[in-house]
Amino acid sequence: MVTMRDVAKRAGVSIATVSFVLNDTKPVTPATRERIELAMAELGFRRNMVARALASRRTHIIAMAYPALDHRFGFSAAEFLTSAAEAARNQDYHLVLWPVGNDGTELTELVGQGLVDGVVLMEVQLDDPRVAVLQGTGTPFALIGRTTTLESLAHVDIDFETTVDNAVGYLHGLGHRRLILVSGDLTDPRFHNYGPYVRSEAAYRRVAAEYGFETIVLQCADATRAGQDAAAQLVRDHPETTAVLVLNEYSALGVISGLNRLGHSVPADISVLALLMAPDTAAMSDPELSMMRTPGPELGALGTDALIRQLEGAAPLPPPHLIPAKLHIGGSTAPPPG
Amino acid sequence: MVTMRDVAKRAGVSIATVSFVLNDTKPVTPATRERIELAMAELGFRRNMVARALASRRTHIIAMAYPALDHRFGFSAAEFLTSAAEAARNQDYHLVLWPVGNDGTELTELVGQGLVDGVVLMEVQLDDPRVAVLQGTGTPFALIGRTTTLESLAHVDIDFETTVDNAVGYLHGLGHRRLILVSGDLTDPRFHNYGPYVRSEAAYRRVAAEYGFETIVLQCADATRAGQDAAAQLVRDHPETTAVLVLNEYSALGVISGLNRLGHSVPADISVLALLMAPDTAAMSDPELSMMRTPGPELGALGTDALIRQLEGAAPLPPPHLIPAKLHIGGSTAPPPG
DNA sequence: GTGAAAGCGCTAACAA
DNA sequence: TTGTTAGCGCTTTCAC
Repeated sequence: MVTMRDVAKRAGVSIATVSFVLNDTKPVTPATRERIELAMAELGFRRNMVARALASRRTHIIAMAYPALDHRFGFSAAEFLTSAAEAARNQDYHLVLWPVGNDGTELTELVGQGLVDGVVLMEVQLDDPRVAVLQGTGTPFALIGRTTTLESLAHVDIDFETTVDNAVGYLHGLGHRRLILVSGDLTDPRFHNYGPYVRSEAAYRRVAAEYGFETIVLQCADATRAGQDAAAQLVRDHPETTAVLVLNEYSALGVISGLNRLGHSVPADISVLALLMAPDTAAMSDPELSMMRTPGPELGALGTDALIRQLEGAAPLPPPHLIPAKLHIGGSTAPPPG
Repeated sequence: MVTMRDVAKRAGVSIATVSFVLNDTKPVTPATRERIELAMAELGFRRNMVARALASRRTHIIAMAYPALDHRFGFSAAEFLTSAAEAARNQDYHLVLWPVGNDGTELTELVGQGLVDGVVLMEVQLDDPRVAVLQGTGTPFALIGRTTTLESLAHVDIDFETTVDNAVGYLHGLGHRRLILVSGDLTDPRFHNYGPYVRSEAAYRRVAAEYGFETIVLQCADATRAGQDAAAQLVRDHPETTAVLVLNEYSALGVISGLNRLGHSVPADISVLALLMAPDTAAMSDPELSMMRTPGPELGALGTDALIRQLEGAAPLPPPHLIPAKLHIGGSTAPPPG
């Protein structure tokens, strides 16, 4: 293994000077800098991150803690991860997906071991216990999502208000007046107080009231089968509906196939609009779903930036911290029949 | 921060003794061990993994290097990851998903920094450049998948021969005689020499010949849209087909919806069997797909074990290293019409 | 069975 | 601008 000592010797300088050019922490004459860089290149030097971490007390590793047991890691999550990793890499950090349980104990363990400088938390619940864990241990973290009391917590999230506004506005513009929201299942303990469910449902109730629509909300687990059941219920109990907003990705697939199966043609008879969805998921349905596209790439990058700013003692991330999902018109929406 | 020194002082022993009980590397009197453990508990000691890594030259971190740019990280990959992480945790290792490009340069960087003890490689190509990188740097690694020359490389993989055997056998048992394989798209440079495509297609040709079936193979990208196109082509060019085997997960969804759209009822008119699939994906189609279930959980755990055995200098993983996908009968297969 | 002490490779005062 | 040096918290010989 080539160490800084080897580089220093070859360049005829002290090990400290090598450290200075490596970290750019002190001014160094262009000439010596060049000699050092040459020596590093010739020797194929790669700085040992473990030693650096021990000495500087910064590992430059960020963990994206994903509650893999309770939340399925699908395409949306993959988008968050990829963009977050890229944002981290651009700032000399490693971002890794660290599979942890949701109970917070594994998280405690992880941060206690000093392996990570900070944590990006996904799938946050309004009263998420993991937040308390991280605060308790003094670990820097950023949220993708929000707790109820978000004062002073670094966070980014979807702008549910604007998203729902635009979604309903779009359907209204097409001529729809009888809508229904297929929301998430808040009775499921894993999603108890899950932010996106609570916030988008609240937003929908507000917006529907503003438009003077009757407010109908079904709860539905995030599964294709559950979506099919919701479709059946919808057809049975609310046959006058002309457009459906679906919150969960996989429910949305089920709503489409459920409607198809019941002989309701989408979008001719009824429109379906996904409220939060990744393009890969939308492409799986037939017809391809119209969607409010989850701003995963933006949020992953912003969340990471917010955390790194903390780590570096920089100014907090400037607004906006809330990013709306943008409308992508697919094949599942059209004007109402008649 | 509570260090071993603190624990040692409180227990009235030397720091070395603390290390011995922590790592179980030397015999220690039950009495002193107990004193030490008590002290650790009282102080809330957590050993600093970074210091341990520097001193022992082992980070106890395993990277699952996933080529996120070229291969989409879907439900199957998530299964591998989750089971691998669990297997690692059971043996005092951390397994993390480390997003890297596929060109091998990022991988070189990663292992050069000494942050990981070893690498689990997924989505291996028959002539994968990353293998050379890891061999060049002397990094221990295990493959989930196989290169062409797998001598001496630690690996686990799907048993494509058995999988295809059983898949075709099942369809044959239902009475099907006119099959078609919708394979992957080997002309796509990202999947050039991608093991699963090559091996399952070869297996299929062998098995079809054994049954005396005409061998028809379509190539199809791993996307729902492409699967729909394949369905159209199939209906047009091979209308006598009564059963379709589909290799790619997302193609399979498209084949189903494509057939539905063309007025061919699945499974009444034609059966569809997914050759490699995760349950979550199968549940997304209507009808729910019959599948050969990818042994993701088994392979993730086995691959991790194989690597850890190397790291610990233990005996290599005993066979079997090839695990077949198991048949799960869903709603997309039935006897042929007539 | 336990302790003393020399590192692991690097960072960051402090000196020069 | 550059060098000296004391750690970072732990592992691991080598004595006792």
